[in-house]
Amino acid sequence: MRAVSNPRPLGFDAIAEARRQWEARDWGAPAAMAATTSIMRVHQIILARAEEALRPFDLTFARLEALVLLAFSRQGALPMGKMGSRLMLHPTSVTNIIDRLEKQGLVRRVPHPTDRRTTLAEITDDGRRVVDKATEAVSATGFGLTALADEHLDQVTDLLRAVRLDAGDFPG
Amino acid sequence: MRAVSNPRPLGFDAIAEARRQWEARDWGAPAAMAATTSIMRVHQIILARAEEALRPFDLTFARLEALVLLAFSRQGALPMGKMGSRLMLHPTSVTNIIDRLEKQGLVRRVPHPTDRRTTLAEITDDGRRVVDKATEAVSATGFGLTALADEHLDQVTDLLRAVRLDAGDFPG
DNA sequence: CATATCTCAGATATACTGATATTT
DNA sequence: CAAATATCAGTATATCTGAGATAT
Repeated sequence: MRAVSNPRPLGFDAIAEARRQWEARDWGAPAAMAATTSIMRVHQIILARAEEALRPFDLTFARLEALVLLAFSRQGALPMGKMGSRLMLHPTSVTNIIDRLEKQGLVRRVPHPTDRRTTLAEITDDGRRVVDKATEAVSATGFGLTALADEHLDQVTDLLRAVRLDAGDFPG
Repeated sequence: MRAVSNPRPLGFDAIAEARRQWEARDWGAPAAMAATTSIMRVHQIILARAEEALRPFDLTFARLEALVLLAFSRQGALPMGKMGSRLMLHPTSVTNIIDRLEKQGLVRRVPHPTDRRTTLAEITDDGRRVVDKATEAVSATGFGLTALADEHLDQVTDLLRAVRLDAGDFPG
């Protein structure tokens, strides 16, 4: 999914206004609704900034995430299924993303040494060069979050960790 | 599987781990990276929960948002362009969403009374019935955010308001 | 003529379902 | 045979670009 840019400010806080109407109709969970809408919108803002910074590299955010995961792995290679579970991607999406990265020469498919069902995706030297420059470009934008000091960014991360924990992302 | 020299806990906080590696590589803005990844993941969790609750209504979250916006409007109708700026949607996405809602009989297109360039999308009686039941169904899931008390949900909303403000969503 | 509003055609990105071949 | 892994075909949603028709 791509994000859209906002040509003009709205003139008021649409989320605060929606919350007022939501409460007036007694639709339930207004605080969760407001938080949800805020997360949706900030997600859109971050993606728009990041994808803009990534355009010169012909990378999407999803493909960069896959590349970063491989760069962080000990061997520079991971089973595609494992990439899917780490990145919360559907198996067919992993196939698709690796297809694309392989065509770009940033990744190559390698047979698993012992399990012949499994295919490893391995980052290439070119991939390592690109991931360095691309992450630098995205970091330079501050992920669209420069309005928040590190202390506040950490508060966001800490608060949302409880949601991820509850969803079963990892055992506490 | 090979014998592992560096056993990792089966489940661990992948975001905390990514942050450690990000810092080790000096890639910059680690707090923003961690917050970004957290927001991306929670966005995914919320969407999955909501769309599951909406499946019986044959609605996506995007279509429900459009329907809610119309239900909240004073006349039950809005120019499509205005819907796009409120919902941060591309004009062609608005066309697409209204097409679908119109086929479902939840919305109808009506000409603008004075500006003949403009088309209004108007919620139907059926649309009002559906939006009530669908929002109830989504509210009942707590938007996947039941791990957070209202106080913490409001903290998230407040923190993210600064990001939206900075992105020009509304004048402070 | 310049601008605004909506629509359409074509392309891309991602996800999902269901089916399949191979291997364990 | 049952389960796991990756892939493929087809479909759906949402986005973008670029173009065009109509109206202000």
